[in-house]
Amino acid sequence: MSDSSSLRTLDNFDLAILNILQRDNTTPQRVIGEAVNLSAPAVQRRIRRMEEAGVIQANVAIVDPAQVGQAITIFVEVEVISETAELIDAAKQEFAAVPEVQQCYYVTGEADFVLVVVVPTMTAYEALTRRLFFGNNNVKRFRTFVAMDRVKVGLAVPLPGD
Amino acid sequence: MSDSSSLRTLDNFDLAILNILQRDNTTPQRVIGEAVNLSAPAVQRRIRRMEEAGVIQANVAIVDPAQVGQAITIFVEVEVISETAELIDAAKQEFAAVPEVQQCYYVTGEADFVLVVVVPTMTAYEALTRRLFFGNNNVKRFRTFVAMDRVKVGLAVPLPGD
DNA sequence: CACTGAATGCAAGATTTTTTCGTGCTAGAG
DNA sequence: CTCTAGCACGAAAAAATCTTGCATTCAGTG
Repeated sequence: MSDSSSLRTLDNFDLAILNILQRDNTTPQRVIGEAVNLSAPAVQRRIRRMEEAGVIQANVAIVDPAQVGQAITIFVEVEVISETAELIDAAKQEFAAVPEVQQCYYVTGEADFVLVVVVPTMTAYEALTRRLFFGNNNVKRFRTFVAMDRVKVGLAVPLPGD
Repeated sequence: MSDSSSLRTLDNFDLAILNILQRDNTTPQRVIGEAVNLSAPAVQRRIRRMEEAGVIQANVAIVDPAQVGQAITIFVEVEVISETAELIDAAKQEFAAVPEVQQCYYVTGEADFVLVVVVPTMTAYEALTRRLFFGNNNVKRFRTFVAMDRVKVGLAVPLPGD
């Protein structure tokens, strides 16, 4: 899947382009070119290369959950009982496969997983916990944090020049 | 900026379009049209309406942090001392303004804020904690979870039809 | 000093996005 | 019941963007 052939180091042009695209990827290449002092085709080629190299992982529209009836965002810290490689991998796959699980990280510290869950109602969340946590006998404990305000949401990576 | 005039309810066409766009917003309108049985201009108009209504909040490229030297993702639970409206708002603004803070949620439960932080090194994180937490005398306590694996990352909202 | 590989800009060609225009449907008024 | 206004649609044209081909430049190498 991930192509390692074109692993060239990113220069300042690439970083400047990324910085624009991770804020608005509908920006025309011509405009990007003017901003970074390159021609549109040069910008194009760099973008395509970064996509192939996996530097750009996806191009997506960000949807407001509240406006599509998925109003509740919840954080969950999950602690497992046994941390063997097999069980951890199984948990990863299980969590990742659930659409309501928007993000899933395997972490160190007082928990093993942190999940970001998006659901329409608390009832739906309760059902999800039954399925995902109570139904998994390797889950020792989980703690829930309900988001009252999505203060800042995004996946933008801090890049040199902020 | 945000126009509240066109707050029409989303129909199944809109949801289908969103479902495509939140996975790949480079999909041509013509292709989307074929998928949902609509002409390209009809798709176009619906997209624009949803952008104006804020249903589509942004169009962005997702960048792999590791490939731009920002290899470490960290979760932080922050607990504050005083929870007055003013202090909470101040904290929101402060956290949101920091580029390294990729996401920030104000939550209920055993913590008040949950942050997702992206930094190049643990040293940088340590410096950030000094500035953001130790330097803020309304912060009672914070707990750090370092991500070992970004199992699932995204902002896709579960929509009818998954 | 010549050669190779990589990246560039320009210009042409292909594709997509956007606008224009005419039609059909539906709801409300006369 | 008929008429009209409002809306969304599709088809086609127009505008803009993306993509490709090609010649040139530059750095590194034999």
